Amino acid sequence: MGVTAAGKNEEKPLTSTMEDYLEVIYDLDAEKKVVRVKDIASRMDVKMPTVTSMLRALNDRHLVDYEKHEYVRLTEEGAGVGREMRRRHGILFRFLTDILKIDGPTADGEACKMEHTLSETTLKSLTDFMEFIQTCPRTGESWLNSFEEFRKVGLDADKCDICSEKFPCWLDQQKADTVKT
Amino acid sequence: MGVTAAGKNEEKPLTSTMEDYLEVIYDLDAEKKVVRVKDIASRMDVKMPTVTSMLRALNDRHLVDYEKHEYVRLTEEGAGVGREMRRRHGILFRFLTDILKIDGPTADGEACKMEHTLSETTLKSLTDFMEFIQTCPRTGESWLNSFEEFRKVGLDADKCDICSEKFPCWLDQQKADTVKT
DNA sequence: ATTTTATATTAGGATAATCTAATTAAATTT
DNA sequence: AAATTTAATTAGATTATCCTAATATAAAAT
Repeated sequence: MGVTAAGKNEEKPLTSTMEDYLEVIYDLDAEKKVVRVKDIASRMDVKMPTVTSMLRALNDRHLVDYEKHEYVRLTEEGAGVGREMRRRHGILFRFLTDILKIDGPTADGEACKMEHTLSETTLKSLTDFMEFIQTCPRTGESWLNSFEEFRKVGLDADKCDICSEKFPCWLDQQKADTVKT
Repeated sequence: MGVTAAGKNEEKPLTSTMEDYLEVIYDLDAEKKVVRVKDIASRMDVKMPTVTSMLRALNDRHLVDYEKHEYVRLTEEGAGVGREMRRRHGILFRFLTDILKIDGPTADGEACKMEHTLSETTLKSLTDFMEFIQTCPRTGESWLNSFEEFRKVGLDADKCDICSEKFPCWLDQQKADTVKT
């Protein structure tokens, strides 16, 4: 007791909206020379007054240094949050595009929403899974490509180039099994 | 003009909180004889007055039939939403547990959050992907099990039972390539 | 150095979802 | 049937996020 929420930082968890703003600011900071209210507003798809009040809130929590009419700068902590959101976004985006073969813009939108809700555990699992697919000799690029084919026509082992070329031995065994059954 | 939002149903999209309530009510309806405020509150982890006001809102939108002090019943439309949420939840839960090997309770929580944010497109893609893994001769159960091993020790082709047993021909070729490079 | 334009801030409200405390209604017990 | 317990509702606030309209400041153009 007493330690819980004295004068320290991060008393309450950030809202996901706040995380969104920090991510956007983090991105703008990397892209542009200065970060301005107008640009945050357009990225977040909100009006400028909304940004102003959010900046005040973020300033109170020491996530940005903000004084009115001056450019916005992230604090160490704020930048940390922004970077973390970027990282998560990246993982999810790659999963959606590289694995699930979702188109870029759609994937970007979905990643935005998921990046707040997924736990570190799940994210780690997803990362491992992607690495596994890329590392395991049974899958990798070729297998992933055949997924696209699968989505169009359904899986037909006889027509699966990759399988019949690279795994003739096993495929033959499969066929035998199928016939037996 | 005029057609847009006259006296018809679904003028505004439902909030994800509303979707959550409908899903919970849908579940309770299937589990219990009657659906009561108290149970909704406990499932949603909110207090009863919150439920009461939400029920009023859902009633106004014709998603539930609700009159005070009476049991709650879903309308056709409300049940549809609940069922849809269940369906999404199921897909995501299976992905998290069967594929990513996340533990049940965690998976359940994550699925709850994701079910609102993912588009139908992504969900479809995910379903296809799961089917692909289960159908493709190169993956399936055994491959999925080896993912768990991979998560613990990293991938070591020499130690990968499944690979070395079922794909000796190709694995050997891989090794040769590796040596060459 | 004025004027104009672009950018940002205040002021004041709205909505969605939640809470606590107090009250009422329904169900159960005695 | 009266008393008690459980369940549900009202009343009244709070927090987070957003808005519009009006105003102020800063930057650019004349």
